[in-house]
Amino acid sequence: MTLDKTFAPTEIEPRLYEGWEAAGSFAADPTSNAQPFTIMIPPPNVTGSLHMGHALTFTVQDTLVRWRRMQGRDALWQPGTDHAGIATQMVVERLLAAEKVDRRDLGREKFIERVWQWKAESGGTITRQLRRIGASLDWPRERFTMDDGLSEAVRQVFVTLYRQKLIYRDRRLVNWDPKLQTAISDLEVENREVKSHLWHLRYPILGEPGQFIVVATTRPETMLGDTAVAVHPDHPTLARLIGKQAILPLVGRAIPIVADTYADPEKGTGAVKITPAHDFNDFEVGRRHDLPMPSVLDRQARITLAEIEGDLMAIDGVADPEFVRSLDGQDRFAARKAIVVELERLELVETIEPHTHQVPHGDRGGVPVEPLLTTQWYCDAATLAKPAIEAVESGRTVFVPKQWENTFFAWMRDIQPWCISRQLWWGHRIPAWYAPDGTVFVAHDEAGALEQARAQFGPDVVLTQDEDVLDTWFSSGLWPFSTLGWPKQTPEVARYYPGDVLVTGFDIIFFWVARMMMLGIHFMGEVPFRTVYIHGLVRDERGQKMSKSKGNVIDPLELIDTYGADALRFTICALTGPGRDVKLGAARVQDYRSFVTKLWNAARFAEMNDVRVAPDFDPAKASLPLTRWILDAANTAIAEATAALEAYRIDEYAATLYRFTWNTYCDWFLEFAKPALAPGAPVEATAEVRATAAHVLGLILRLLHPSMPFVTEELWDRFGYGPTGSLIRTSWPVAEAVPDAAAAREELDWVVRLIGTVRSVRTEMNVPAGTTTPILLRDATPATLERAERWIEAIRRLARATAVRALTDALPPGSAQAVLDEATVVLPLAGVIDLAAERVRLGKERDKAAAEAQKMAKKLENADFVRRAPEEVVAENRERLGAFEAEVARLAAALQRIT
RNA sequence: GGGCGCGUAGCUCAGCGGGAGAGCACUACCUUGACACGGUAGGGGUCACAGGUUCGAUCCCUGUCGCGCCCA
Repeated sequence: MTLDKTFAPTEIEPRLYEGWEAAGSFAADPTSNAQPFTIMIPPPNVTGSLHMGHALTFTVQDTLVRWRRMQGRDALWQPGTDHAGIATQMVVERLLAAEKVDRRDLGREKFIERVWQWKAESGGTITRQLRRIGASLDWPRERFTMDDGLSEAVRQVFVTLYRQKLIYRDRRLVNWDPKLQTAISDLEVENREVKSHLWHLRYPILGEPGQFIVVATTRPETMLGDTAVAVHPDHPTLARLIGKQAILPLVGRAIPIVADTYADPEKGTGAVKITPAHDFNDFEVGRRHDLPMPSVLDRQARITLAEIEGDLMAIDGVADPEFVRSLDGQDRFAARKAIVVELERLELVETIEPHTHQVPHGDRGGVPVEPLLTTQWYCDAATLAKPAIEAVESGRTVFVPKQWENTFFAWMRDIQPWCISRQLWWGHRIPAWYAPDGTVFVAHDEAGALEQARAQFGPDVVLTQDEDVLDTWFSSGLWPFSTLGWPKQTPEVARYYPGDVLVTGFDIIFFWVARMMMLGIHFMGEVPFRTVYIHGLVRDERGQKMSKSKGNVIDPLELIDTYGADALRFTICALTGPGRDVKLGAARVQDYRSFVTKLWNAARFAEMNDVRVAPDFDPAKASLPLTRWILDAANTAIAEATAALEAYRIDEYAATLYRFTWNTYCDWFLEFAKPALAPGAPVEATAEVRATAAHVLGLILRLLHPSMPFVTEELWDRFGYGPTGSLIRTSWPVAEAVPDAAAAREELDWVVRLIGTVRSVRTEMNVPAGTTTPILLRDATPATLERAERWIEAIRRLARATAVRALTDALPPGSAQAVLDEATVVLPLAGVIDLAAERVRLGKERDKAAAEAQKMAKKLENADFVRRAPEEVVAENRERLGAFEAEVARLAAALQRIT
C-alpha cells in the first residue's frame, strides 16, 4: 500500500467524490431514527459559476454537514439552483443578440423554450463545480426554483396571500429600470455617487411681472411634470409666496406654491419644484396637496408629452409649445441638456453649481432608475414581518454573530410594501387573469380563474393572464419548504423543516433571509431555521473587494487545480473568523497546502514504521507514559474541536487541529516514538506505541475530515481504518478516559522542557549542530534522575546528548548552565563555547527572572491587592514569586560557579 | 445624518479583567532514513490616543482620531 512521496489531489479527488456519490454517502434518510440536521443551500444562480464567495460559504456548510453527519445526525444538505429571473434572461438575450435575434421577435413562448434549452445545456456548471470543492450535497434531491413542484408552491402561496389580502395590486411610484424595462424592488436599487450639478431655475410669479421664485433641482428634465413649488411654511423670505402661483417655464401652466415641511430652508434655495410622478418625495408632497401627477417620461425614460399636451401654452419669454414638442421622444439626459440650454436662452437659469449626490441605480441594469407611476403587484411585507421580528426577539431564530440581529430588526421594523411583479418573461408567471372589463381573478390555473369568472359574469368571458412574472426572491423565499415537496405533506416536510442552520453572507439578509423568515412562519407556522450563521466576504490579500474591473478576482477552481480542494478548504476554515471578512490569496492557500503535505508525510512515516490499525486497541489500557500522554492530548483536541464547531468557530476548530496534528503529534509524539519503533526496542512497548500511533492518526483523520475530506478519506482507506470511502460516515470522536493522564502529562511536560532548554542553550551559545554532549543534572531529585533515565533515548536524539547523569562534583570547566525546576542543567562544552558570552547570557536570564520576581513582589506588597483580589489569584502570585526567586537564586549560583 | 464593525509583532489575525499569543514573513543554524511544502532556535509589540471605573485594564465605560460597511 506504499504511499506516494506526495499527495496528488488532482488524481485522487474526483475518484473519491465519485465513490461517495455513487455509494449514496451524501444521502439523507427520512426513514432513519436519527435526529435530522438540515442545511438548505442558498441556491446559486443557474447562470453562475463558482467564485470565491461560493467557495467560502459552501466550505463552511460542508464542514458543518460532514461534522454533524459523523456525529450520527441524519444530515440533509439540500441542493438546488435559482432560476434568477433577470440574470438568466439577460444571458439568453445576449446569446440571441449574437444571432441578431430580439426576444420580442421570437415571442414569449419561443423565448422561454430557448431559456430552458440553455438551462439544459449550460445550467449544470455550478453543480459540477460544487462537486469539485467536495460539497456533500444530497444530489438526487436537487431542485430548481422553476420545477413543477416549486412552481406549484409559488402559486399556492400567491393565491393564499391574495385571498388573505396580503398580496394586492396598487398604482404608485415604483423603481423602474429603463434599461431592463421592468419594475424592481427597493432592495435592487443601489445608490451611487454621481458628480452632477444643482441647477437654480427661475419660475416667474403669476401676476407679479419680473418676480421669480428660484427652485434648486438636480433633475431639470422632469420640470415638464412639475405641478407645484414647495417652500417651508416658516421660511423667512419665501413663506410670503405661499398661496400664490408660479408659471412653469417652457410649459406655461400655472402651478401653486404650497407650504410643505419637505422643503428644507437650509438646502438649495429653500424652494423645491414638485414632480409627483417622477420622485418619491415629490409623490408624497403631491398626495398631501392633492396635486395632479402627470408622467413626462416613458418606460424607456424618454420624454413623453401625452399627459401634458393639453397644458402647453405660449408665453412670450417663458414658454414655447414648439420647443417642448421638439423634446418628445428624447432620452432623459439629452432632454436635460436641451432644457437647460433653452432655459438659459430665456434667462431663467440663475446659477449652476457643481453638485455630487447619490443617484439610485438598478443593480442589474446599472443605469439610473426612474421613479415611474405604474400598477404593480405588492406584498404586504409589514404584516408578514411582525411575526418574523418576534421570532428573532424571542430567540426562536438566533443570528451568529448576534449583532446581525440589529441589522435584521432595523430593516424589518421599517419595511416597505414589496413590489413582486416584474416585466420579464423568465420567471413564475403571476397566476392572475383579467376579464375584458379588467376584473382580476387570482387562481392556481386558468380553469380556476374561469370558474370564478363564470360565478361572477354568468356566461364565459375571454380571460387573459397577467403578462408579468414574480420577483425571483419570491420563489427563493419558499426554498426551505418548497424543496421538501410542500404544499404536499411529504415525510420530508415533516422531518426536515425547520432547518438547523442557514449559512450565508450579510449581503442577502434582506433579500433572502428576511423573506424566508416571513413566508416560512406564515405558511409553516414555524421559523425556517434555528440559527442564521452570517460569515464575511472574501477579499483579496490586500483587503479589497474582488471585482472583474479591478482584475483581482481569484478563481477557486484554479486554486483547487494548483493546491487541491483540501488546501483551499482548510485555508478558508482557518481564516473565517466571526464577523470578519476573509482576506485570501494564492499565497495563503499555498501555506495551508503545507499542512496537507505534513499530514500526508506523518502518515508515510507511520506506514514505514509498520504502524497498523489495531482493531482491539483500547485507550483505557494504555500503559506507557508516552501513549497515555498523546491519548490525553487527543482528548483535549477532540473537546476543543467539537466545542469550536458547536460555537460556529470554524477558525478555532482549524487552529486546534493544526496545532494538535503538527506541534503535538508530529513534532513531539512521533519524535518520542522513534526509539520505540527502532529495531531492538522492547516488543511490548513497540506494539503499544504502534497501536497508539495508528489510533491517534485515525482520530486526526476523523477530526480533520469535515474540513479536508479528500486527503483524510484517502489515508483512511490506505491504512484500512475502514472500507473504502467509509470515513465520511465514520463516527465523530469522543474523548475516552486515559489512565493516570495527569502523571503522563507531568512526565512528558518535563521531558519537553528539558529538551527545549538544552536546545535553547545550544543555539544561543552557537554550539555547532554536530556537537554532542552529556547532560549533567545538578541538584536534581532522584525522581528527576529516574525520569531522565527513562527518556534517555529520546533525549539523546532530540537534545543531541550522549548521556544524562547527575553532577555531584564541581562544575566541569567551560560548561553552559540552565535552570530547570529544582535542577540545574549543565552542558560541558569546554573549547566549544565562549565563557564570557555564557556569563552574559546567564546574567540576562537572571535579570529577567529577577524582574519578574520583583513585579510579583510589588503586587503582593500592595495590601489592597491581597485584601481584594480573589484568594486563588493571590496564591498563584505567591507561588510564582517563589518560583522566580528560586530561579534567580539558581541562576546566580550558576553564574557564581563560572566566575 | 443614523447604525454596525474594526484599529494587538513586518503581514493576516486570535485573545477580551489578573503571566502579551498563533500562522506567515524575517534572522541563524541544520540536506539527522516521514516531510526543505521540512527541523531547531531566535529577534520583533508604550495591545490607535486621552480620560474614567477597579486592588489590577489590551480586555469594561466615556471621549478623540483613523479605516471599513450598511441604511437614509
